[in-house]
Amino acid sequence: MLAAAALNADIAVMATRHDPKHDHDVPAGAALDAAAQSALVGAGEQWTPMRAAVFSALSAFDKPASAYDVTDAVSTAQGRRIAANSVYRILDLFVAKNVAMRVESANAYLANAHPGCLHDCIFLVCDSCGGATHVDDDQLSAHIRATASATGFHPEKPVIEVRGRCSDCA
Amino acid sequence: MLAAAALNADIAVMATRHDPKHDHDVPAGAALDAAAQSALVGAGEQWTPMRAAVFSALSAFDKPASAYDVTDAVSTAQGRRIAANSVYRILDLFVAKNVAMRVESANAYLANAHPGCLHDCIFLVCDSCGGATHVDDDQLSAHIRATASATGFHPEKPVIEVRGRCSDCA
DNA sequence: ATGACATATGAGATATTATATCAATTGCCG
DNA sequence: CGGCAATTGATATAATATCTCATATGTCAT
Repeated sequence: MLAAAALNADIAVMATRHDPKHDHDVPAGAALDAAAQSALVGAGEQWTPMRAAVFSALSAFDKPASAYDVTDAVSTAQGRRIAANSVYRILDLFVAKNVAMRVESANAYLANAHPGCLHDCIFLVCDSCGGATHVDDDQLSAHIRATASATGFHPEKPVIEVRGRCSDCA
Repeated sequence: MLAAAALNADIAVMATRHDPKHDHDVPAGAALDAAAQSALVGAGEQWTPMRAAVFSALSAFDKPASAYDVTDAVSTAQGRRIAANSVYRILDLFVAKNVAMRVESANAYLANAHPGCLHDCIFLVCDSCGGATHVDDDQLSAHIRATASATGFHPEKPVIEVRGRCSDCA
């Protein structure tokens, strides 16, 4: 089962969306793989067949996928059983290098459509279909960091997610 | 082990803190239990010995505690093994009734020091000591809800957490 | 090319977090 | 006190995540 897609997971095609000020072209398929590859290699990491397979499987999902969802997808694609821990390692690496993102409140992962650019991102997670919309609002995240800093806290990574219902499931 | 307190969990006394505009007295111990009880009863729920024990155990932690941490604490307090699922049920109820809060990025729970009042709360979670500071900023959370609504999404429950280092661990 | 070394992956076990099912008990209220 | 609803217990199992150590692969200097 798709993680977090607890309920009627049928009506779920939610494109990753960015705010209006922030519109470059959204690469998909091979182009997205290439973008991810160049981001990883640029960060001094290897782009191995396994990593390519994991990224490709992850980016084929149209909603956040659990590590085990990805494991199953890669296993199917390769015709052999892949170990979950390998997938976890790779997903962790992807998240660290900003090639994928983790939706904390869903224990799930999403491919990053813009591996190049760096934001504190906001996810709108639908409790009905399990889809997630990605929004950036640098002003908002700056405010959150500032609020945290004002207390003497040193913010590293804001987790900003909104649970609710998407417009299709409303 | 205390969940999410992966590292040096020694220096960890972080009082739950609220924003300056929002300072009533923070009940503790028996007074907090009573506040929780009246909140639950006010919501039409029972205040059973088991629920009292779970709340008491939860509020004794000075940092977010996992459901199993709470289970262990209650088990010790009662001198008998308590089932984890009972604790989960009660914690879920507490969260639903705003008597406790869940820190999503830590899979852990905190007693709510102000069961009466309702906010979209913000947690500052220290990756070093595992402590969490609770902050409210209604203006900020309103902004987040507005941002979500602007895309056609129907926000139910914002999850706003900041991972980083607290001032003690900096 | 090839060997050496660092990095990555596989295999398997295990830990941690969470839910499902159904029976037994307890609390509430007439 | 009896009956019913709500709660808790017991047990199993699912879902998520990490650890260890062996094997394999990629990189780079020769």
